[in-house]
Amino acid sequence: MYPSDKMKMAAPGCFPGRYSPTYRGPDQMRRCMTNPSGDLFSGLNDGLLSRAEALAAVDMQKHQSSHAAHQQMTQQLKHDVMYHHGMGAPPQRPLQAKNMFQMHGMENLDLMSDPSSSMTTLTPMTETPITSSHHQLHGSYHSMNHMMSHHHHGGPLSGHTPGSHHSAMAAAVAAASLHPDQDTDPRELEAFAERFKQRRIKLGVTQADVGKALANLKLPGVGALSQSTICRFESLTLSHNNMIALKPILQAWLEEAEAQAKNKRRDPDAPSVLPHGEKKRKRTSIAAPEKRSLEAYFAVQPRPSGEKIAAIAEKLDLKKNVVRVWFCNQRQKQKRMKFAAQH
DNA sequence: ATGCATGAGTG
DNA sequence: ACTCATGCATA
Repeated sequence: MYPSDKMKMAAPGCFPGRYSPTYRGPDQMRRCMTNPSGDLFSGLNDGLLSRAEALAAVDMQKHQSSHAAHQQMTQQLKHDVMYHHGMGAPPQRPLQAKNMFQMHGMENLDLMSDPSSSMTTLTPMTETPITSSHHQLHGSYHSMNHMMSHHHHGGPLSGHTPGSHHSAMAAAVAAASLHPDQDTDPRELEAFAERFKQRRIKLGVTQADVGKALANLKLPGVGALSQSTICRFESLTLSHNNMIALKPILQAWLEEAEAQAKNKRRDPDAPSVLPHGEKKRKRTSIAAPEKRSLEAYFAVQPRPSGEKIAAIAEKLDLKKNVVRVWFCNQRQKQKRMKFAAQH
């Protein structure tokens, strides 16, 4: 069972029954139905591959994702040794839905005790213009608004909040998870994401700012997030579960930020010690032709066996690991809200 | 905004 | 080995 499965089913007080059946994914199902004889893929020889590739390549120009595969192969990939790289910042991944309320200690880069400072020391605003209309939020949002409206200064991004406040916010976050229907509804998520983005921009805060500011909220188990994740939340390019898990947190931040925005204040101080350079990771780039081939393969078999991956890798002259990861990422991509939830 | 990558957790 | 949540690097 995967972590998220636990959350879906057990949801120990966190997100009771908020798992939408529609999202009950293809692969979870797939995993149940084994493919004894094997494989529509073991016979994937060069000829077949080429044909599939050609066909899929053509087909691909019409519509992106194809759901050609329904079965899973016997897994036989060997463990590949991934290359590592020295990173400057400590890895943070505390927001897995399952342990959101279980973790405690958090590292937090406190370079955002003041809004003004943060704005001058961090990434400049590079947001695209807001487009759509306002959406209305109900329920948990209002109740939380009430709970948190009595707040103080420190700037939208500040984390200097008294303990009593924290519990209030924690309660708010918890309360927000009390309305599964509403929080699980893709439409509600979409509406919130849109509203979140608009109000964030109105506050003059970048996606990166929000990510770092989250650590300052000091909610149990909630650390900082990257610009990437905030961006993905706003654009609904996260899994349904991920969206649901992040919503209450971002909602809490938004309320806090807006509350503090009201009691305007000024504060000049602001150190910003940005990290020093370690060896930077180099990003592999798969050329267009190879990418097209991969997509073609994927259309035929989204879950190729280790051997198939090796074969594909060799044919395309790519590292096996690169191919494997590509397929993993492609599968994840299929599950993103935008494509998974049809609305 | 998004592509390729890592690591934790699971089986 | 896989899924899932996330992130660095980059287009």
